[in-house]
Amino acid sequence: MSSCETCVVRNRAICSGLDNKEITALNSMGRRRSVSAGEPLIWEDDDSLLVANVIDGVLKLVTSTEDGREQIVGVAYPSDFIGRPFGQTSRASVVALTDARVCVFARNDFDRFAREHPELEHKLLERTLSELDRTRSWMMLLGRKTAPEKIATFLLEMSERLAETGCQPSFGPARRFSLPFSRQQVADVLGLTIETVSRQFTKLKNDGVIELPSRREVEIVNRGALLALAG
Amino acid sequence: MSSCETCVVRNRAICSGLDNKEITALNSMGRRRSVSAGEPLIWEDDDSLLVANVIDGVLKLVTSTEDGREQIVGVAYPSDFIGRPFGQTSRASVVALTDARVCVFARNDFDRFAREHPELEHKLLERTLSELDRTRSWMMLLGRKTAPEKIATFLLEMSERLAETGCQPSFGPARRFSLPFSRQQVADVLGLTIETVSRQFTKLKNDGVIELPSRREVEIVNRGALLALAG
DNA sequence: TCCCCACCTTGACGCAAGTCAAAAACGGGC
DNA sequence: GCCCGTTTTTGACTTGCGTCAAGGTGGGGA
Repeated sequence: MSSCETCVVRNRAICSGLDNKEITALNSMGRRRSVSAGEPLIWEDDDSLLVANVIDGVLKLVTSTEDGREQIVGVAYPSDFIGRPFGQTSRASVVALTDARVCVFARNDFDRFAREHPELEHKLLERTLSELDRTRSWMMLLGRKTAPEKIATFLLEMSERLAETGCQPSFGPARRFSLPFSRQQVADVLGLTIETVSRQFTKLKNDGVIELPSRREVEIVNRGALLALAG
Repeated sequence: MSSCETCVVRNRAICSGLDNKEITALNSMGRRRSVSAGEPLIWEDDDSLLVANVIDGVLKLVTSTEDGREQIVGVAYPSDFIGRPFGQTSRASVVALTDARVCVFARNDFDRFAREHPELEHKLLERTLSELDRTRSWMMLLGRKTAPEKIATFLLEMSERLAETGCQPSFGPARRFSLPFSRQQVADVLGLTIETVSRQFTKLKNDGVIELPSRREVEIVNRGALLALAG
């Protein structure tokens, strides 16, 4: 594992706030790992029992029914924490959407270290509370919003989330971005089918609300219209 | 505020693990409050900024759109923690479903106390992680399950959650229980309409899977069938 | 450069769940 | 025990989204 000192998420991930000695200790417990797009990091009901920080790339958290239906229940971006410390084994698989680099720890090691470092547990708590907030607003979307509302909300969220990681150091949401999702994956986030997603994208393009320069690229032409549609 | 020593959730809520001195300090910051069924404790985007422990009763966490659609995004039972410490104001209202008693704290006071007591923060972290797990499995339900699957899953979850609080000290899920939800509220939990909920209940009754002795009472006659339907 | 294959789009059609409307059943209060 | 308002159930009809089935299309590899 290369040194945390050069880590790009050192000051944003839960490791921020640890002093050099602590970072060294944590460093010695973990290791870096690369995951290619499409490759799983954790299987549903896995017993490999690991947790991780995302350094680079985007990963999906997904649950599936026996008959193959999938629902993406979370998306992890750089500096996000992955896995289920303390007790339970995670009920969701983690799969890389893009090529990604993560910093992984055995869950037991991490649990012990965390319990000895309240500052780290506090960071993890704040993160978990935020994730719970985000997840709850996604429940509203899944349970009560129509397909057009879902798509508009999704595009707005993407333009905000991807701006933080984006190349340009500009503030505010990105006007143009590259989706880390295929159409099927967008469907799995929104609780729709791929056909419905495709039709809604086409409709927004025809209405002049967005441009679709390529399969993965999106440009928001009329943000006001999207906001109105998102409800 | 009556003493924590007699509190029925003293050993289950996040206060468990605090010693007598700490409990006394926490005690002096909070106060007990009764909330009648239907009465709100926290408004959406509230600035009253409070957090609470549930002592008794059941409360719903709900978000709504401008045009009046509602989605219940969480349910709080005795010993559960309510509210959003550290920073953000909560995006959801909290409303009592049954008459309830809670132990409330000003958020600032609670935040300060929590940061000084890692054991309490740890308890809160474990609770928040569990709630996130539960919320994520509910996303799968909202996004990918059919109405019959949703109803079956809901009834099974109710029979487990309400068993813990139930009068009889029996173990395992309750065979018969009293729903803390109206039909409309069941619909708001499952992302359905009241009519669909009613029709599915009637169908399960006609199929001999459940009995409905009164509006709020449910008796599970054939748990196996429910498990199969839940998917 | 071109070919291939996975991914995406488009169209026709069906159905699960929503909507609208009215009747029925409950249960709290007198 | 009997009202009366509220909640629930039931029925008839509609519709948004899913399903099924053909085409397109773009980008990576030979």
